[in-house]
Amino acid sequence: MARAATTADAFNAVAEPRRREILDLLAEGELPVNDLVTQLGWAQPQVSKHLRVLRKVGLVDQRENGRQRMYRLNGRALKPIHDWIKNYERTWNERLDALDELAHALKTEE
Amino acid sequence: MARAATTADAFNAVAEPRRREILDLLAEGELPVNDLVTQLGWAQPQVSKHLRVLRKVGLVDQRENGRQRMYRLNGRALKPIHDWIKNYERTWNERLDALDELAHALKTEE
DNA sequence: TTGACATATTCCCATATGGGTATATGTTGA
DNA sequence: TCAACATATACCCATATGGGAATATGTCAA
Repeated sequence: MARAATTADAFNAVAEPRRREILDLLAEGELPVNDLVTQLGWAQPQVSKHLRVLRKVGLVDQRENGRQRMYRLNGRALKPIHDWIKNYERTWNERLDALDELAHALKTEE
Repeated sequence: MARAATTADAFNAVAEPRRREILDLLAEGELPVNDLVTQLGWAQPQVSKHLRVLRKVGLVDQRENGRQRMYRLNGRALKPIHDWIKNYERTWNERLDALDELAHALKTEE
């Protein structure tokens, strides 16, 4: 087996920095592909391809508007990532780190 | 160019579900490789290889203990992910969603 | 010193990636 | 109907993946 598909889930889709850039732009509002192309300064096919991945994992929604395709962020698809990482928040909180270490010390003492 | 290396950053390292499993186990405390192998039920080389990736992006720290290598979580390396995703929290918060839509409606009205 | 133990590394392979470039599809206005 | 426009898809390629299996490296205990 090879690496999981980028379209496997939000985790994989978002691992690509360029796709995060797209999401960051869309976070400010709906945009047609061409605006993304302009603002990002990439080749149009690249943008379309990344959008396709984002679409497949439900991170963006598409709406037709004449010859334009309007893309909109669907941040809800990011929730699984947030939910997972939330449990680690305390890890980089120095105060709680100290507590953890104390707990660890007490635990290994027995 | 191909896909970014899994060792490129925490985003890529954590995109692999199995590596998240490892981190979840280590979140409860330091463990030697063999305990991970047992608890996960995978082949030992696979565990070692995933640990190597996690080490390279700084998600785990290693300590030698006789013939054992003790692995410990370094959650701080997850902070960049948390920081990025935090800005999207409001997206799945229904109440704020409504506010966003209102703002959007007002904006497009002009 | 030797053998068992703990872990890491190497090799092989099928697979999908993301960029580049060219082209297809679909839409609009004249 | 046709040309310009907006977007998507197809093709080619170098690359690294993750699993499986075999093996190397390092450490301890007798």
